[in-house]
Amino acid sequence: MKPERAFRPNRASRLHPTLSGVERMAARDRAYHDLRYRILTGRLAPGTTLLETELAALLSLSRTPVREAAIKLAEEGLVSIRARHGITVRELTLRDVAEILDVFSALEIRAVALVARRGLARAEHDHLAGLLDRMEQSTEAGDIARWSDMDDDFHAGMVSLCGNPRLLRTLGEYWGQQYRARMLILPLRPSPRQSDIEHREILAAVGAGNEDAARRLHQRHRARADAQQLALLTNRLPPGEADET
Amino acid sequence: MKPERAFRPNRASRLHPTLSGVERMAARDRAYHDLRYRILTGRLAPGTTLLETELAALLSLSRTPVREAAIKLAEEGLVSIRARHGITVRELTLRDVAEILDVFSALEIRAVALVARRGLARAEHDHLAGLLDRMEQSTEAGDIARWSDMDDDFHAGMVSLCGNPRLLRTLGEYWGQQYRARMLILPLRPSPRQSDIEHREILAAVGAGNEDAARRLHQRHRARADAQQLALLTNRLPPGEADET
DNA sequence: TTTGGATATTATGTATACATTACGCAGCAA
DNA sequence: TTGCTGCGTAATGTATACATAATATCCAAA
Repeated sequence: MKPERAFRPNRASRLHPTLSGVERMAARDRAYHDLRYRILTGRLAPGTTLLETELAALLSLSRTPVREAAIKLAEEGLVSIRARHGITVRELTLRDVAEILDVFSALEIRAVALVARRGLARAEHDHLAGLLDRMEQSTEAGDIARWSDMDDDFHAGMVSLCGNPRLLRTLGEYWGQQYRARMLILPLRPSPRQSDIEHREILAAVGAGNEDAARRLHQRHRARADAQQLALLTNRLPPGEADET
Repeated sequence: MKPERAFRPNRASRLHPTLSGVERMAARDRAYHDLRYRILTGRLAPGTTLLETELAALLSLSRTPVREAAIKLAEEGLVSIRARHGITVRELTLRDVAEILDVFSALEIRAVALVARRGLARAEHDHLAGLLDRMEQSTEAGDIARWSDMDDDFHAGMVSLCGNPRLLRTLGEYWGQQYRARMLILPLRPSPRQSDIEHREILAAVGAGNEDAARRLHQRHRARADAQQLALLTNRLPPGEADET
């Protein structure tokens, strides 16, 4: 696939790169981003099953690029390919979300620690601090949707400074996997005052170059936020079976 | 690709699944495992560039499955695909290894913490303890190659119990990426007494179900071992340029 | 001799053709 | 009615054909 930037600057382009720039794109990439976008936004509902041929017709392409896109989506866990049964949009189970958050948080904590080690430039710090200002305003105003968007930008903006492209790439993959769950609980979320406080603490530790504090604070933040998210999802998602290892 | 097990029980099958069982495999998977094996073991040297057509001829397949395999290898970072210039086996730079180890260790630490939370069955504990016994014997005997193999088995065996298939999958990907560097320093390694000690401590903490201790101990272990590995690789690998973010 | 431009070559990206194989259904028997 | 066997169908996996686009070379001119 194209050597695309791992974690793009704003949420819209993380969701669908083509929506920002109207550059010419290879068919395979178009297929990939198109399908991913439709899945993440629910335009292709979980459980939907399509054959390669049907997908190709849907996107006005031949099977080859569609197939390659489907393989990539399957590797990312967004669809499952069952030979001769078509390509099915995966439904997230509670267990899936727990698994995803486990990986995602481990990576994000490491990324934040790296940023702390590396240190923040003035402009970087100001940008992040500005986001926090606006998030606190949104909290006051009770605008949870706006807050959530900026929360996403804050996390993405922070980790994007870690200087490890591979880490960013993998993080981006898991971001896609948890996106639908995140959207699902958006209207259910209580006031994010506690998150606002923790974000300030994290930014302070990172800004001070205190790697160990940043790691501990972010770990606490994620543990709390992830537990809350899972709690909100309980009984709103199928549980998912335990696997036998 | 096939729904293969993320982190296989022994090193040989992690390196090349087909070497163990002689099951019939799809052409795409054959191509993938074949190429990956050749790259990891150096049979395809870094810098080697081949065209899709040449790879297809090499493996007696058509371009389609070879191409899909190459795309997957590129996503894993083992090769780079430059349009019209062929598929090049990537050379690891010091920077690459540092990036890889950063991600790998973050994931492994999380996995070990999960195992501690979950607890060890008697048989699992005994298996891992048995490995440590034999590793210590190898240390005494100065058989570093044998020690290294079992070290790998110990780490893989430990994380395979974490109960998170996604984590294992991603871990396996990064394992492949760092494999060549690991082999490179094998003959240079000093006596791994310190690792032996730390392994015992980690296993004890995990066995006791002490998640926090396990996390801390494993973090310390990886930090030390990774730093040592990087030190041994300095001046033996090209540095790699800093990226501008 | 060097530079610029045009053309030819060729590798990839995409489309399509073909072969294989697994699944479901029908029909028969218990 | 239920279960088993065999065959037909159709979706995938693989091969190949074709179009596109980029590079390199060659020739000419300065």
